[in-house]
Amino acid sequence: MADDRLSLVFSALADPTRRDIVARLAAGDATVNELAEPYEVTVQAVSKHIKVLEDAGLVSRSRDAQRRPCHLEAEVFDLMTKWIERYRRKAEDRFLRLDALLGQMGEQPATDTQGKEAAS
Amino acid sequence: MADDRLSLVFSALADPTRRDIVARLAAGDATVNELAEPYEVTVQAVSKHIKVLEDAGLVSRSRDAQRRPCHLEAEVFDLMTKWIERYRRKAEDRFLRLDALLGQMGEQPATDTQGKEAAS
DNA sequence: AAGGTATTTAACCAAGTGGTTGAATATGAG
DNA sequence: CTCATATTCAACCACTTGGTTAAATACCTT
Repeated sequence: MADDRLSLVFSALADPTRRDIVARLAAGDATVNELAEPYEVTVQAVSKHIKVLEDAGLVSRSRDAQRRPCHLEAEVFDLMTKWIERYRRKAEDRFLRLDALLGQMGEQPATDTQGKEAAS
Repeated sequence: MADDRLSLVFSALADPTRRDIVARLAAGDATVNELAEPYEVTVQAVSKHIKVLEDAGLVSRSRDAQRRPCHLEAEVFDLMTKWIERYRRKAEDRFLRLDALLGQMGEQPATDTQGKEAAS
């Protein structure tokens, strides 16, 4: 239902096992078997996890004999960071403007404009 | 299955409708009905989406008569950014070291070390 | 008290997910 | 060719998810 890139990336990272795999790949490339070793689940399950990461563009793979080494694609992180920063900045700007507004109002009567800003 | 905070946050943002809601809340607080208006789904469905965002700590709510205004909690973004930056930095450092290594090797015979760096 | 608006809860359904086991494929080693 | 290793595919299962409709709750207005 959500097959756009950002959805795939967030969805992929919503699973702690997959985040752990990403964390380990950040330290260096690894094969499916190597990645599967620390977990109690079957290697097939880990293979599926890797496929999810691959579909999201977080991981790429090469061929080394029977092995399929996994490599972390760092650029995809930029996609997330960009999205996150965009709205965080908006929210913070709004917060700062509100803050300034409250500062202004401190020097005035301040009547019916309460209740909404009290939340922050 | 994944009830830690980061999983909840990533999972919440994996849905495009919920990301859209976050985007709109970044511009200002809004009620459930206001948020539901642009979509074709029922207001109950949107109410569920908001609950997911709330459980993830991305949204907080207050009370205004019958209304329950939603407010974007920007701090949670830091949690994500921290996680992302941590592993992106690791991956980039590793990439830079590889780059330096390849630079060194450029002054030497350079035999079987090709094919891996071509991807970047 | 009665009615209207805003929101949530409950029960249900189709589709998706993470796991399993068992069989298939791909490649290197004898 | 045969065997072992590495990985994937297929079928299945329990559970979750995003949606629905119908009913309940919360609060204001008259």
